[in-house]
Amino acid sequence: MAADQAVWPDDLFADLDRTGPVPLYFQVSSRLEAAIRSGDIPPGARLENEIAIGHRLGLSRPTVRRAIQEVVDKGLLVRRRGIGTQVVQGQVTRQVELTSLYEDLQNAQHDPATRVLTHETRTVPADVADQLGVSTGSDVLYLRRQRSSDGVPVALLENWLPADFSDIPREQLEQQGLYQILRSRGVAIRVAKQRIGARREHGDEAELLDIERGGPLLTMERVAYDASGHAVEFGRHCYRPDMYSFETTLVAK
Amino acid sequence: MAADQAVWPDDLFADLDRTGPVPLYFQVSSRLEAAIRSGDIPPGARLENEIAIGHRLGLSRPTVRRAIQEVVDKGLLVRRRGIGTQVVQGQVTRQVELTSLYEDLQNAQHDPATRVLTHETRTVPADVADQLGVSTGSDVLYLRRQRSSDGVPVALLENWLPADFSDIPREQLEQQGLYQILRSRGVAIRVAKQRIGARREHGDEAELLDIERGGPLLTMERVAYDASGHAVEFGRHCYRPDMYSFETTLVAK
DNA sequence: AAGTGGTCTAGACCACGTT
DNA sequence: ACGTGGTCTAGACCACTTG
Repeated sequence: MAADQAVWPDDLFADLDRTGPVPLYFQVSSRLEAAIRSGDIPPGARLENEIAIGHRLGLSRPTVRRAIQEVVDKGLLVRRRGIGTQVVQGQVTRQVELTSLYEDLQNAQHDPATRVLTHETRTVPADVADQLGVSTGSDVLYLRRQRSSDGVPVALLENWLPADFSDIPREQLEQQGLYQILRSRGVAIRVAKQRIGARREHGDEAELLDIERGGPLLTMERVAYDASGHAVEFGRHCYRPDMYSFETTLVAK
Repeated sequence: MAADQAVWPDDLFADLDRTGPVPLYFQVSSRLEAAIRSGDIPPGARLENEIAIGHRLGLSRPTVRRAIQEVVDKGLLVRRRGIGTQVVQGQVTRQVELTSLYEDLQNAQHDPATRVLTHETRTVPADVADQLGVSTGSDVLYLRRQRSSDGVPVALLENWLPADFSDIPREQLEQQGLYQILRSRGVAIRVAKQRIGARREHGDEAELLDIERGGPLLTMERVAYDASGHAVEFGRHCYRPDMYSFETTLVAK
């Protein structure tokens, strides 16, 4: 039974910072995740039981449980009652997260660039007013941007924001992702609802994305909400399907 | 301050079943979710604080927290330290869940139908062997199905499964979703990794989906894992983009 | 029978945002 | 100063799986 024995690289989990602001469960879960992604804890390996781990780390069982649960929710671990906790088989991939495309590309170590095609205040279209929860006929900021990665156009981004954001300068939009800009203004996105689909290219999209006329596009519509639950942004994006796709890990509750 | 006063329709949360197998946190969270989706607790409404709710329901604070957290994770509630818990603004939509398309369509109260185009044992293709984690050259069950909703073709589904499942009868595949069949055989899908993209139609897809030749398709590739972390199924699906799209709610952690 | 995760309790202290 | 959620503890009992 040595092969599937419980595994726990203990030097990795020796020094917990009890004074700093980082929660203990988070310290444990992030190191655990790193150990799995790096292969230090291999696919199929069994973890020790929760109480033993807690004893080893000097933590209570609820804290250990929470740390493990975080990693389970990312799809890297599987729990079974009466059995134990195991690393999933198969290569690990990254989670779809609540970030903008710009940050996605940055994280993937590409060189993102943005060209602002349109930046103006407009009367809100009826369908957008509905999504944003603003009254019909009010003014909103309309953006249309072309996003490239390593010099290749990847996406066309249309966004509508409440008029409070009309002072976002065009130059900043060329340098940063929209969500980065919003965060720097103290607006944190907490919830977003998005719909992913496909359609045929039309208008000037083929030219701007450097694809064949009438070719397929991957599309995404998104409404983003801040911490108070108010809609902050509505976006209607389209992506070159040979350059971008959406990855998700789903976990049964 | 009467307008945004804390709200809690107390008759909805009076009778908790402490004897049955349904966890208390789940009883509370599911009623809470229903109350929000139905509008009984309106958008923007503030909940009582956790201790008060616990006292009202005769529950400890961790149990109440867990119930609320479930609803937060679905994107229906937003928590702010020092402030409280509020219902998000904006209309609520359903979550992308770990179900098959067949069940999605059933839930949406359509009439799904399946035509099995291919049902045979094949040598596994190299790329699929990689995804499924089976050795190259081994046999797998290959399925190709056409899925319709209310008589209109919606999707073409290609699936590869380990040879243990070769005895799944063709007739059952016409009547049930694949995940339903797997569940009835004691295989529960716990984790799935999927990639959503788009491409141009090719081959016989235009005919089978009743779309224009060369038109756009929404695509999804998925590897599904069971409770022990082993890959159970690899799927490569394509959807008529005018009939299907993927909705997701993202919540910042 | 033994071991595992799943649930639940009744407290505690802290960080944060408002008043 | 006060009230909120965020974290953490140290137990308890139960359900499920395996030997």
